[in-house]
Amino acid sequence: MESVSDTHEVTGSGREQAGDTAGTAAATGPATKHAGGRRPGETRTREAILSAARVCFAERGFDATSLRRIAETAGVDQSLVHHFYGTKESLFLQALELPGKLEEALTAAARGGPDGIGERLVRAHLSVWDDVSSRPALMTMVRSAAIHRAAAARLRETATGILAHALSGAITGEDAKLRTSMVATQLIGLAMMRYVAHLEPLASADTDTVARHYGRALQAIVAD
Amino acid sequence: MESVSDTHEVTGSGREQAGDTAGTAAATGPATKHAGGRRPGETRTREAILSAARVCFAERGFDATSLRRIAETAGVDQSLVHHFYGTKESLFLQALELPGKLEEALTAAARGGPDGIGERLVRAHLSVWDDVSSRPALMTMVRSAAIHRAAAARLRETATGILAHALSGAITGEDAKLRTSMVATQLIGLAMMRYVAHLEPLASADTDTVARHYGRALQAIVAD
DNA sequence: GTCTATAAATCGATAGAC
DNA sequence: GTCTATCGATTTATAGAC
Repeated sequence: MESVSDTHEVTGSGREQAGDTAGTAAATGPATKHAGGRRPGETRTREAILSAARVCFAERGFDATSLRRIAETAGVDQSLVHHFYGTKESLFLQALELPGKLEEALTAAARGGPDGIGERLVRAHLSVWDDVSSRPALMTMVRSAAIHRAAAARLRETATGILAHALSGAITGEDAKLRTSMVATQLIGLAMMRYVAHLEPLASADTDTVARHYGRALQAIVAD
Repeated sequence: MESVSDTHEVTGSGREQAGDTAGTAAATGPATKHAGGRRPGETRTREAILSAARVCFAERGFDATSLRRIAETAGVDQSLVHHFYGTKESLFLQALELPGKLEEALTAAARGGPDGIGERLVRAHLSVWDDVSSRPALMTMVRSAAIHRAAAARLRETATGILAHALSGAITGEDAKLRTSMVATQLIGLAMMRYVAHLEPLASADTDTVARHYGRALQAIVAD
């Protein structure tokens, strides 16, 4: 209870991926004949649970999200959550898996020379966060990183891994690693305050304005 | 369970403030005579509980902290927590109360003209976080802000209130409020990654190095 | 003020029928 | 694969003795 629920911002993403399976528990009727290959129902239900888990964890964090709630969101029975994913911890770890979009976007933004790289990085980061298909996993990671060990570790890996790779050409020098971690700090801090804490007027400012101003801050560290 | 426990960083603060009361539940023996004024035991126990609550909430967040654990840390009975503070939520809200040091430090740092104000702000912020007497409340706020409504609201109030006041003279122009919220974002993001997520090498870098580099990023936004 | 005892609800996880 | 039923543990909160 008393969680930071953002009613509209993750709307649909889970249910949409779940498809029809979300509505009825038994989506696979006896009418479906099949000869070998994918067995009916299995994949849909499994994915529906994972999508629902991402949405629930993103909204309320690890502790406040019950498996019963995830099952209800997915439209399946609670025991199926255990059947497919074992423990709550195991399900959470899979819910933390990030779509590749973040790495793609940041790597692409890092190309193109040092001029304006700060603004490009901010713009790329915001575009991934504004994508409803990738937001739940990102939100889950950032929200839970403050409390949950595995989420914090995943956040560190993401920050150092993705950004170190993307900025390997742009940031050089003896303190390259330190400055890279500072760039990661700025991007994660931005997402935290804009999308999680909803700090105004930052949260409501349009993408261009944020990228222009905040990009100058990143630029100051990249081109030190 | 599975919380991000930082075994050494909040050590003592709670118990030290609790004093002798922490060791024995009944610190007030019948030996203490008194005529009017403060009744024995009451204040000590009350403060011991609040200090213990700050430490526990800072370590594990709201959900994962049980009232039993707080009582145990304070060395008192669990029912006393309810007796003094009512609900868990009420105790949490009081644990979120920040010491005035943050506002003092940031306001002082904002004085002295625009030159080097970014570095001074970072240095002031880090000095308050490195102070063991003020860290538990700050940690509680930042850690819980990701999940807990009231903590997020408190974080917003702190960010806009303290920084808007401190930077009222330094940041001018039409988008002053937006840039002020961006400075707040940078400082909170820095604390989050350095003290909560322990992102390396940022977490282990010495204060001067962080202030010098990261200060340039704040400077880019203050002096836009 | 302090303690014991317990109510009432919710949680993760399991067993077993179909 | 899916469901019902439930165990055992833990939680917040309260009631009442001293």
